[in-house]
Amino acid sequence: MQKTNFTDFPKNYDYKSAEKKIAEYWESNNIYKFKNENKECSDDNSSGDFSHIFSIDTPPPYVSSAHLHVGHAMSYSQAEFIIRYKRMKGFNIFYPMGFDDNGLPTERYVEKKYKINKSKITRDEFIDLCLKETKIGISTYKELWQALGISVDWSLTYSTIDAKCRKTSQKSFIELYGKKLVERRDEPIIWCPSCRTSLAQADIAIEEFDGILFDIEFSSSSGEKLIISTTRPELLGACVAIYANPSDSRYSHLKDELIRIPIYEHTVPVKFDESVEMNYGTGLMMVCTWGDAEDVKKWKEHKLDTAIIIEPSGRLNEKARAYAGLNVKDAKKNIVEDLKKISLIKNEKKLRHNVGIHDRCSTAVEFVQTPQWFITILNNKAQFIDAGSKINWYPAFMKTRYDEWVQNIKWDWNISRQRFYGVPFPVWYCSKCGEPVIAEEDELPVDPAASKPKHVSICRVCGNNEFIPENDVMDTWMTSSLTPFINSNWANFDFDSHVNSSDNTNRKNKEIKIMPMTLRPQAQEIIRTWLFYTVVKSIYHTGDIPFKNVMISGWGLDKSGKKMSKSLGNFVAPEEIIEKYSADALRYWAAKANLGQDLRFSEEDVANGRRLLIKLWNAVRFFITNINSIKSNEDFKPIFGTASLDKLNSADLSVVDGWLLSEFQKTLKACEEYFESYEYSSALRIVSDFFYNIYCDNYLEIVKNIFWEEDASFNDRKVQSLNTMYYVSFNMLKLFAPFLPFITEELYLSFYKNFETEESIHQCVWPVYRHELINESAAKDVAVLLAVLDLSRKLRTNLNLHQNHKVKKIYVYSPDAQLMEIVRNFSTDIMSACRAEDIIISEKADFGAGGDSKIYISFES
RNA sequence: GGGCGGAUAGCUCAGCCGGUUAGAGCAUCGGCUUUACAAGCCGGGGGUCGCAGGUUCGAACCCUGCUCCGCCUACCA
Repeated sequence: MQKTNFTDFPKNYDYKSAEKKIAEYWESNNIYKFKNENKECSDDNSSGDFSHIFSIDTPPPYVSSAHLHVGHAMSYSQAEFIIRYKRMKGFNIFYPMGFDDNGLPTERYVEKKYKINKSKITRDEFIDLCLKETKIGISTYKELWQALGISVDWSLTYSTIDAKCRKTSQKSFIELYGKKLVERRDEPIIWCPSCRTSLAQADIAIEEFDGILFDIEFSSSSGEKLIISTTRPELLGACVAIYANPSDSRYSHLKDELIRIPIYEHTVPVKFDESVEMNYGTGLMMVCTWGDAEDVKKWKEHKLDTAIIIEPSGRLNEKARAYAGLNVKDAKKNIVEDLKKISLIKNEKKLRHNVGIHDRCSTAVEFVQTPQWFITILNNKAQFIDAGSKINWYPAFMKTRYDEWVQNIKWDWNISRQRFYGVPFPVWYCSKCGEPVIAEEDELPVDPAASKPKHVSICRVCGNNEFIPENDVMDTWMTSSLTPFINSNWANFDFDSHVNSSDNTNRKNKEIKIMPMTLRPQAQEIIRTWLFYTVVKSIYHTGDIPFKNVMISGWGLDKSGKKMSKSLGNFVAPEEIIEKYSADALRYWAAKANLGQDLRFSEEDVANGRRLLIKLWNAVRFFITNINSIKSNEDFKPIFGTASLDKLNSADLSVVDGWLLSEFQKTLKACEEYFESYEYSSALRIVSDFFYNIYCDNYLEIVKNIFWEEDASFNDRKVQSLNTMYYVSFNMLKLFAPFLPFITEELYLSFYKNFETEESIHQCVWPVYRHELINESAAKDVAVLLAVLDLSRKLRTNLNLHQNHKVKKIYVYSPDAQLMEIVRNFSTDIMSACRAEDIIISEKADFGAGGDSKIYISFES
């Protein structure tokens, strides 16, 4: 089906209709489908190739798409550049999209959107709203990613609330319980008074606040006045000890004394600990039930009394007496006033101090004590650090963040959340003695609130036959930390009994052998959560790392350099940019920053992307429409198609063609090296430079006038050039394809596919570097031609001649005989490039680049 | 407090395992429209490479210290 009449090739690239059409083409032709070994091969000729799998542990974004902006488009595009490259390198790509919809982010989003909170609505109603928003979110995401050209296999989609994920998550819990890596403990935990749930350390951000350090007068049992500094006078009622440094001679005599607490009048012991800074305040420190992590630490180490004064609601309880019922802030205000009345506040000092806040709602967290499930972390830090160093980090410096985080963790991972929308614990408790009953794998996924234990009918401890469900849900990271397990169907989820998707072609009940996965792309702010927790799970379940490579993207910034965020309002909507400039142009912008670097949004850069598209279109159109410039010569047949062009040899071509092939090889090699090291930005730059400077500005300029020549004697030269252009333009489009998937596909489908076999340029094989095409002598010679061309352009500017004005004669001269020889050999090219009807070697040429010019030209018009 | 990243033309950035007059795009100025592209082409101007030292024949690049910006991390109550 070799078709050669391309004169009607469209003059303009209509990206709006083309991108839509192509996205549909990809979808309906399964271009990005993972070739699963279990799949019947009837729908295409692909068989499963498990030796070359490149699997991606895609970040499951939380599903409320209301926060999406071009920064997200940026980071997903950046990962996708690498993925498209790997696909063309021949890898069988496993690229799923997941949605992390269970958990607090979605709950908070629903609370805000419907102006409700979890105490004003039933659990079921709440979950229904969350599921509804989840559904909307997924479809919005999908629409945007498809418009952006993100090449995921949508049949691999999962949602962290679906049955498969619930089963995976619960199986993980059960297995860790069996390995004694998860246990229930009743101890102080970090608590968000606003979300009314316990949290893990990773959910806490530390923020600087302006506070006041109060110097409060206490008295010892022997009547001595003692000044103690604290930022939290509202916790006086919860004070359980006073601490001093053991080597602080000022206080050693207090060893056996009791200290009387102002207002509350109870007494507490004096304790000594190295950690107390003698120079801070008066060197005395008040320890309460639990004002901060330090209090918890001392409480644990020194087995202090417990005097809980803050309730989960964030209000003080009856222990606070006059301040009962007040929230922390009001209680502080009132107690300070009261202390002032009795003159016990001796000094106030403004203080910048760090307070832990819940990173989902910015509320200052407190400590409360209730039973929670914990995954052991602290005992195995060394293993996690070790795992981190077995992963390849791109960029490498991001690993520091992981190491520092792991080293600094202070708490085991609390996975209990007193919320509604999440994966339930597969756990019941004996209604009499509280002994937990853990579900078994064959009853998963299970909702303990809706069913009874399958394998246990009487409590093994007390013989009771009644069980109550665990009402907490698991931390959302408990599930998202399992993405490699979800992707590989580690839980052997049976899709046949849970049909919840119209497309199950890739969903087999068997486990897929893709662990450790090849690549984890993600954002830097979730190193301590998603990345760390995934490592934890993988080490615990498999003893191995969860993925071999991780790439960490930077942030999308607004024009002024601030991190873009929907809630701050400084965002740009990707849909609008795509509409205005095309998805390829947006992706072009996303490729401007190398991995890990922040990138400012710049509409100008997106516009530059669109310029590149237009120029690409026209450059290729020039080639295509000139195929017909070859006149009726019967024996002439241009050779097209990768198979035949691989034999292309510079010996059969003009020097200029040979030079172009040579330059392309260099570009290809560099481009490939950049891709291999995840430096996609440099990869795009080098291809663009080649396209603009070498292909358009020089090669096409030299060659284009040859195509106006009607004389049949130019046929050979035209054929050489056409073949060269086929090879170079097609392969160049392949290098552009990871960045600009739409226009490269459109050009492929409308032209190259006539001579090629693949359904899509994205399935075409990446160009193979051919060292034998490197031609340094052509490069040296063409440099002379380019010098003449450069002079011609400058001279035209000097003479106010337009670049296409045809001159009668061009005179060229050089005192260097070798140069003149090269000039003679290039006379056709010089005439073409310089728009001259004739070329004369003559000393009449007097225009040089100045200084030590070796070559001169002049015109005669 | 500790650490990481960045500071190069008006703007956004490349160059940084030392080596001829430091590059690109945008912006700016001048010129150019019949024959791929005016969402274009050609040409020009514009930088003592954050500051201060040091190593070297030679530093944007290596070393030391400092300043500013961003981020991560941290128990000074």
